[in-house]
Amino acid sequence: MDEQARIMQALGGVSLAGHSIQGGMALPPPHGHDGIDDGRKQDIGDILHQIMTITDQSLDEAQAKNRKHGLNCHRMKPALFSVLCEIKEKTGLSIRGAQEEDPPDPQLMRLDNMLLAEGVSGPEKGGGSAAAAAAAAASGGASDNSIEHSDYRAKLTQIRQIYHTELEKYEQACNEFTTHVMNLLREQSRTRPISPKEIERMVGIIHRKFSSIQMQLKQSTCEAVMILRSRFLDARRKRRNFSKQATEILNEYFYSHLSNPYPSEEAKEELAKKCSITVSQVSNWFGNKRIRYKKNIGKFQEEANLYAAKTAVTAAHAVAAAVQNSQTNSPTTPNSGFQMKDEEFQLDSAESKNTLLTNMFTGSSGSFNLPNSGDMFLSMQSLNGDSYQGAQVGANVQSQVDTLRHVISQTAGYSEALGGNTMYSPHGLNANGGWHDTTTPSAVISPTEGPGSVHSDTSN
DNA sequence: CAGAATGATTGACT
DNA sequence: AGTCAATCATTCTG
Repeated sequence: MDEQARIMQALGGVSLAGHSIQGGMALPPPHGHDGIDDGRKQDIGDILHQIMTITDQSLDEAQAKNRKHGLNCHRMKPALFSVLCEIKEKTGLSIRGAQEEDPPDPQLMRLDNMLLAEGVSGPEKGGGSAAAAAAAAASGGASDNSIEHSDYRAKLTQIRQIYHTELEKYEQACNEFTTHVMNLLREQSRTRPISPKEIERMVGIIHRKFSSIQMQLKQSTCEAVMILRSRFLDARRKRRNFSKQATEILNEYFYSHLSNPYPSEEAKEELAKKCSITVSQVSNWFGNKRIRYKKNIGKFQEEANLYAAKTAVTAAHAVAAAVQNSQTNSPTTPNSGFQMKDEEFQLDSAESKNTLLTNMFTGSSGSFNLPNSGDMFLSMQSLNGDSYQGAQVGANVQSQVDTLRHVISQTAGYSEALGGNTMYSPHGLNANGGWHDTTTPSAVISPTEGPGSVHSDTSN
């Protein structure tokens, strides 16, 4: 069956204002009255044939206009037009009204949000996206990862450009196609009934189709960004050792707070700032350091000595300076206070400080004997709690005292005995190897240290 | 290039 | 939430 016949059959059986077009041309008429009907059928057959072939011809034939005009002026055209109107009314239109615009696709919204968050869509951010900032934070070094940072930004910009170019292309293609279809439909509306609503609907279909293509673009862009991110932000993959300076600062803190190497949040922040790394990197470093130190104290002994000696020198200077300061300044100056909460343990005067220092170095104090040099320190800590007043000097002295204590123990008896049997044992470390557990006091724990007197360097 | 060192991650624990 | 311990992955070093 040819195309035209099929159309005719499709039209078959539809009543038309009392007429009945049945069976099309290929089918014999149901009733015998051929005479007049034959002429009409021939006409309809002609016009349908022309309609069916007009699209093929119109593209390459010069006289297309004439033919179209001829078609439009065909004497049977109004009849056919009304038939089509009736058919439409009875079939398609009722269905079409049902479907309205669908709600926004959550998947699309997700993609849009993500692209916006990554800085791919939306306004261009001057200093790079939030992701880039996160990259900087994650990989720590402010200076040493700037290359990767810019590399990341460059790649992201590249993705962004590709995305926008493609998106523009899609939009352009969509618009062109929509215009084309609309023109086509408008033209066709002269031969068949096409309501504006239908055109609108068709446009909607086209837009949906294109937006699904857009979604694919968005999806692949998201994937590209994710891959880029994972490649650049996976700190493990892009691990960089901290700068020597940073390691030095961290080690200095660690060994000068060996009794309680748990920096407070503020201390961590300060260390992070000093080392140009993040707070979490500081935490990581201390976590690793504590574990590794504890696991193999012997191995770290040399390092500990080095830093202790180093800090001791600065400590001595600092304390001397503080002493000088307290002598020249009014005793009521807040910074000069080295006050313990415990009334009986006030070391507010320069004399006290000097005595303390002297005692520490000579080990001549009654309660401060060298082999147990940790005792006094721990006692001080337990008494002092976190009640230092005049944070600056107090904090300095606190850590310096810690270091000094180390040096004292070194000079007093530290030999080549590495491997856990050293004179200088990490006073904070208990029998279990923990810094925190005070329930099983080791030999260095002073009898004066009360229960629950957890060392609190965190007051720094 | 192997092994050590080191920064980060993960899961369990408190 | 902070820590420990084990582990991974990368970088450094001899």
